[in-house]
Amino acid sequence: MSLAANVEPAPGSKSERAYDAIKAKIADGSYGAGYRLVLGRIAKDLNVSVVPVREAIRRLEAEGLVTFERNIGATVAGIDTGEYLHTMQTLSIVEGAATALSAPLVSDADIAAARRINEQMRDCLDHFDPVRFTSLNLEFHSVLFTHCPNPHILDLVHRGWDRLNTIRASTFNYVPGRARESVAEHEELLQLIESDADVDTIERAARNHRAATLTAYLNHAETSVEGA
Amino acid sequence: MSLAANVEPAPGSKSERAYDAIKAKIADGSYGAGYRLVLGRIAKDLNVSVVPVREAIRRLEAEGLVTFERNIGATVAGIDTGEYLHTMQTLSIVEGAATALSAPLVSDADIAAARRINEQMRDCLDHFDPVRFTSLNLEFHSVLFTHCPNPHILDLVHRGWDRLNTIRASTFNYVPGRARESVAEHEELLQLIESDADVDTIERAARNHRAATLTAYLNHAETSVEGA
DNA sequence: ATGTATAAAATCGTATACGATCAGTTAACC
DNA sequence: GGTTAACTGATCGTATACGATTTTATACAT
Repeated sequence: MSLAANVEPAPGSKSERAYDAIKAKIADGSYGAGYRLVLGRIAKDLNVSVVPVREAIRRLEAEGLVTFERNIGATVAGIDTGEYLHTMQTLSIVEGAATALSAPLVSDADIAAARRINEQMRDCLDHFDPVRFTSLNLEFHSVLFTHCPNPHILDLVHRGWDRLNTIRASTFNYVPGRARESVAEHEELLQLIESDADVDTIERAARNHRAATLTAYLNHAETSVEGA
Repeated sequence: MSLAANVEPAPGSKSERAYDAIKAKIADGSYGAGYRLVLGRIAKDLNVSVVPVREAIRRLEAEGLVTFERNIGATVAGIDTGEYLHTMQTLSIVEGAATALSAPLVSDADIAAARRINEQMRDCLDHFDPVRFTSLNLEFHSVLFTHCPNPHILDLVHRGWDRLNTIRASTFNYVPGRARESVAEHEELLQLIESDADVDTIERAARNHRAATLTAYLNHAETSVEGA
């Protein structure tokens, strides 16, 4: 056993670090839509060579966060309202399926935990803490996901959340008016699962829950931001 | 304009060629489950350096076709019955959604084309041509997909088909008993779309269509192959 | 014989280097 | 003056090289 273990937090590979760093910059808006990702430049910024940076960018391309052209390079993909709609719609479908598949495996303890999280979310409404609210929202749904017996669907859900968090932070804003309804719908969803409702009902409820969030965002975007 | 253009069929990047080559070998069984993908060896086989091979393998890892461990290497992922079930179930969900979303945009000409393809599939039953049948099957569904307004969902469907074709070819076999039912269900699906049935009905029909195929495969596997 | 420590081989991860390709610019030509 | 051709700079794509890490083989002690 090495004595010097864990002095580095979690270096991982340099490709991994590059991937995280670039994605973070896309998420926080440092690299906005259309930003040109130049291998050499990023490599210098991160003090690594171009090889791991290239690998990171190819991964981001596969996730649709950047567009890539041979011998041209990568640019941060622009996220317009339509793109946002497509992402949310996709997430609503896979999330609905994941929730329905998980429902039979959710225990009473899980329900209790989810309900506790939802109460904390309710608190966030009073103290106006949208950051914590968003974080708790993921936690809440995660409780319902973790028992999904299909790893592929679970993976799609995670990718969807990740993508949402990345693109939303750089373009869309929090919609306070929607949050209270969301908490209420969470409670309805828990009651459905508690009462062993059939999977179709649960799937529809979960899907509509997200679809309603989508609609709220779109209405908000239309009346305030107008475009990307 | 260059006179020497197109002497190479479609070189693309070497990473691309490596990716295609490795995936083909996984699909045809040359690289069976558990096969160790050694960078240097593959690079030598393909007459390229290790860098593009590494990139190809990382892409395959992202698609779940190989498992990868730091400083260890990549091995072809084993596909057991459960894995196959998960892939098919995921495909049934995204395909159902894609079909439902596309339905309102499918024209009479599309219906006619699909029906023509389905007739050819019926012919394949008589002449016993499973290879062509499988190919036509993809064509049939593609007609229903192409109008899907959500590119993300469409992408998931394509990935699902691709994955299915890759893993099934190397482990699972054609199930003749199922084919005739499949053709009949295609006709039912077309009639639903023709009659402008509501999207939920279409989604359910499309999903069940695939689920039935899944069940048939599993029964077949249980009674004949017994495991992977 | 078994377990452990050391040495060797194999393989991965990344830095560096260089050729290939493309966009933008300048110069030549009509 | 407008069009085309060659040039330049920037950037990507990949080969090669080397260090880091893991696995395997070997020797030794118990």
